[in-house]
Amino acid sequence: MIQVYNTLTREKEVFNSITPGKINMYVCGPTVYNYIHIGNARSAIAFDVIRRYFEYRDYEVNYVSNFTDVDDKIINRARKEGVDELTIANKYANAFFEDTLPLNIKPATVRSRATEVIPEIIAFVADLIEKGYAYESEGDVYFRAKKFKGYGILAHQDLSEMEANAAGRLDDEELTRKEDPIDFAVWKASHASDEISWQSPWGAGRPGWHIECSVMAQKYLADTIDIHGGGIDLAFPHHTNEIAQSEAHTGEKFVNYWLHNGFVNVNDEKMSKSLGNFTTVHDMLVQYDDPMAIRYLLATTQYRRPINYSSDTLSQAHLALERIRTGYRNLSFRLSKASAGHDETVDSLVDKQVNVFEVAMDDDFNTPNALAAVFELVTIANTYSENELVKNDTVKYLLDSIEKLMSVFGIEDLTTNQGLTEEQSSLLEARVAARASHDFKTSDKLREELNELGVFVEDTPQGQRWHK
RNA sequence: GGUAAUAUGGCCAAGUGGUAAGGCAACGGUCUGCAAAACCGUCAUCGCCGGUUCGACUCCGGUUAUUACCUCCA
Repeated sequence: MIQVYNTLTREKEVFNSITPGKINMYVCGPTVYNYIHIGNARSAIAFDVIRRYFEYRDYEVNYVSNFTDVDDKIINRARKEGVDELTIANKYANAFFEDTLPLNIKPATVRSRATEVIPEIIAFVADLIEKGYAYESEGDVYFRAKKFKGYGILAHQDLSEMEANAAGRLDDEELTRKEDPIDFAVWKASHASDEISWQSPWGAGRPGWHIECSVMAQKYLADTIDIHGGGIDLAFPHHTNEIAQSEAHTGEKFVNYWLHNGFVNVNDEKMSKSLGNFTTVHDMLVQYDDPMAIRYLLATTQYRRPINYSSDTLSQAHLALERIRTGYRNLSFRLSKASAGHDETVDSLVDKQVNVFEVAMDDDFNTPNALAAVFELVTIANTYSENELVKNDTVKYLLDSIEKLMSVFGIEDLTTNQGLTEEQSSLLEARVAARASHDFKTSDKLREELNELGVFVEDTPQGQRWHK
């Protein structure tokens, strides 16, 4: 039984998918006007872990996400660089894939762009007008927020408050086009001839920000989907508006479970351009040579909690991950000479921790507790590694279990012991020979040489062990 | 102002009515030719003040601090 915290009800609820064994989830993707920042990565990783856990639990997950490839930020950036909007969008959409690859984020089942669903968006908007939920005004089309019963409940915002806030913020021109300050645009008229636009029944224009997600969720998933995710800041207005549009359009409940991830702070401050701590994944990957440590930090914090990103938290993540890798590697070393059979006592200790892991993850993806179970497995592995005699099946069972659980966090390839150069191999062999003849002076010297070549040697009762 | 969230050891971070998981760091020990790795051990009374209770970090009230959202934002 999996429980998830639903932002809509502000409670943990038992998760039941609409179709048994299958999950339809939609996660808001980035606006492709720049390299993704660490916050985008956190969101992508948080939902990647959630997806992976559902898959671990044998669900078939249909994971849809978007690229917002048309909006003001892209238009502005294109202007600034003197290129067209799609050049910008393409560049950063490609960068998204390049940056998420080393972080081992699974590709979405469907990754759609706003500009790929323009006809559907126009039809959706037309339907909203027909149903009386939206109106055209000087080429813009606005959604009548108040007409939708329950508007704002996702973010638990008070309607009159929102209205007052909105009225104070909007410029007069925009206010005159709207019937009500809290109405939001589902279609925006184009105001410049060199601006990207599509023909519509309301003239040349482009989609409003929120509409693409409503359209894609319906097109690629269903009228009612199981899970919708995104950063907590999207609860209002983005998701609030999606609910209004989608439910006005279909007459059905849009989403059963709303999941929102917490923010990433950088050096204990909110990340923002003005503070100069805007951290892109692109830069991080250049500066830091262990991308899995970045993933570890982002994946092992519970998804709703804030994360502080700093060189300190990152190096702690790296060290913690090293402990797991070392334990895994050390036990792997015993595999080749393990004897047949298995040790039931150890096997059952493993089973127990796997169960702890699952219980933790079942509880709204409590990754810190799940991780504690992995560390217990590592201790079991280390202790078992020290036995004079180890059994093949148990060694494998331990290794497989650690690997399987870590892959839920998206951390794979725990050993990086591949590819020795000829030089390295012969030095290793020479060292074995030196030790056999108790020539420690030579063996220590060889150890140092190997060290400088990036091969680290350790001596064990079972012989020389090395890693890179 | 409105709506929420958070405050646990040197750091990160679980727990949430019966005397505090896990990781990092530190210290002591074991093992080792040395080293490394590992293992064992040591290291907190949970922001503050009240209340409820046989018993509270855990519930209630108050208080302080920090943070987020309130139509750019993961």
